[in-house]
Amino acid sequence: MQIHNIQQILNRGRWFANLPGALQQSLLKHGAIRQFQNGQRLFSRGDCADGLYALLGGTVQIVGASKHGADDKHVILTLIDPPDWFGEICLFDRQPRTHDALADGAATVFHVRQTLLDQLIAENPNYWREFGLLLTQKVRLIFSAIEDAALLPTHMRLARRLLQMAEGYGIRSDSSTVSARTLHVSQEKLSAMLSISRQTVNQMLKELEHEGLLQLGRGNIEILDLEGLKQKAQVN
Amino acid sequence: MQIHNIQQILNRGRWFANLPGALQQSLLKHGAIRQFQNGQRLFSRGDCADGLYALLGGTVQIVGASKHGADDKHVILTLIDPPDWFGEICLFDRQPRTHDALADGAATVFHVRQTLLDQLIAENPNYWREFGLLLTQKVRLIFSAIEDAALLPTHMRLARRLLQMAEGYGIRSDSSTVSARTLHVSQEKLSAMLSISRQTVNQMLKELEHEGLLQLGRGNIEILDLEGLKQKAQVN
DNA sequence: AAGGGTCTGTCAATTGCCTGACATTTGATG
DNA sequence: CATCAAATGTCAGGCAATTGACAGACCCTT
Repeated sequence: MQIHNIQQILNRGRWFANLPGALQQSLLKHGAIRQFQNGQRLFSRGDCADGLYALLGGTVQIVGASKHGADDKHVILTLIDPPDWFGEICLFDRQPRTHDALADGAATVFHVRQTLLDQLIAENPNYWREFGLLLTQKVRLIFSAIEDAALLPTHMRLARRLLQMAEGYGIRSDSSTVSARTLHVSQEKLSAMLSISRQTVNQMLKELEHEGLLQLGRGNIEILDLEGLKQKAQVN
Repeated sequence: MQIHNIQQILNRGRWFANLPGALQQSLLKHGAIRQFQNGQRLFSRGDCADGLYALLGGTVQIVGASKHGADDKHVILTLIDPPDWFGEICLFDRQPRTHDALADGAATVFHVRQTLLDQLIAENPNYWREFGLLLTQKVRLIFSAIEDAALLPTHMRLARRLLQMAEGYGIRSDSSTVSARTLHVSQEKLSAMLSISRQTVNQMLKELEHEGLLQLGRGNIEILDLEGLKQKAQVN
């Protein structure tokens, strides 16, 4: 893949697009492209910090597994879509990674090593702030998810999550338009994201389908009526 | 209150204690003490960023209210105890505050204004990182709470929360010792923190009391058997 | 074309937690 | 001291969501 292609992809992300030009160029220059197979780990909970990642193609899931008792229980915190960046917490505190990152299907990743980031920041400490912005973007999303989980009925949480995914979690620079009308996610993954059983998710999706808001497929969900869905989610 | 008293309190916090001396001094010098009555707001969701806060005495609750429909529903994200700092998200992105901060009883607060922070950081941009560390500390706590909420049965979540509160959420510099054996929190607040009904919390606390782990009081909970509680929480 | 794995669709049975309702206790306040 | 508000303690009824189980649909591989 060409550098200017990478740049094009990354510039669709709000964070990267608003970075100082010099930092953009440095990241582009020092990053490396890496390919991952389905299910392959980019990193695991407890790993040492090894830098920042950006997704160029495919999907990556950020997973929190159960620590106590080796159940198959797990939460999917988010599915990462291009051109999102992730893995930034450890950049600041150099503590171990909090979650597993798994390729969900084939994934193309842009990786900037920790040592290179350290160099960049040493040259211009103001870059700390830019990486902080990446953090706060995530934190605000998380807070919103926490409140939803605590206060809203599950069917509304589902509707909201679908909307968020369609809108790329608000990380796109062209935030006005909805980028994806069909989401590539299995009902099982949705259930793991919302901490709801798969059966319940299925039932609620079916309801939304009967109302003509969605078109369910195998491993994908097409949004037919965005406004109707927003109403369900009580957004706007 | 004397400056050196303030310093003494703040130094019990891990974050402040590990700050560069110059930054410590600047914060101490430029901060102002403010008193708040029970229920008074330090700031509200949507407010403009007005700087950083540290709690010197009393308790502050960080509350997320329901945006949709003016129910009395709300989540308490955390209760802040001295000498914790809070309000740092907006420092980076200058976006509105995500939550309400209310004094829970009388509270003494140390407040550093945004403009002063801006000046400090302009002089030494490396300070960005220090404030980033404050952020990551919180983010890691939040992640842990999210996973607990998704994966663990409620009685275990309760036990964990009690432990965390007893240990000051790990923010103390003397992290080895448990600082408070008796927690000043009503069952109602606990329920709002865990998103569990008050009745359920009461029932579970009673169980723990019968097992001799706790001593329930009015508006407070005394921990009698810390190790037993840890076992319940499956910590260690 | 056959087979196996994965995802979807639907049951029925069970339960954990919530709602609502009420009595009781405690501390604060005039 | 009398009163009131706030917090705790307890119960029964109800329901939303889970669990478990299975059938069918679809896709990939051989």
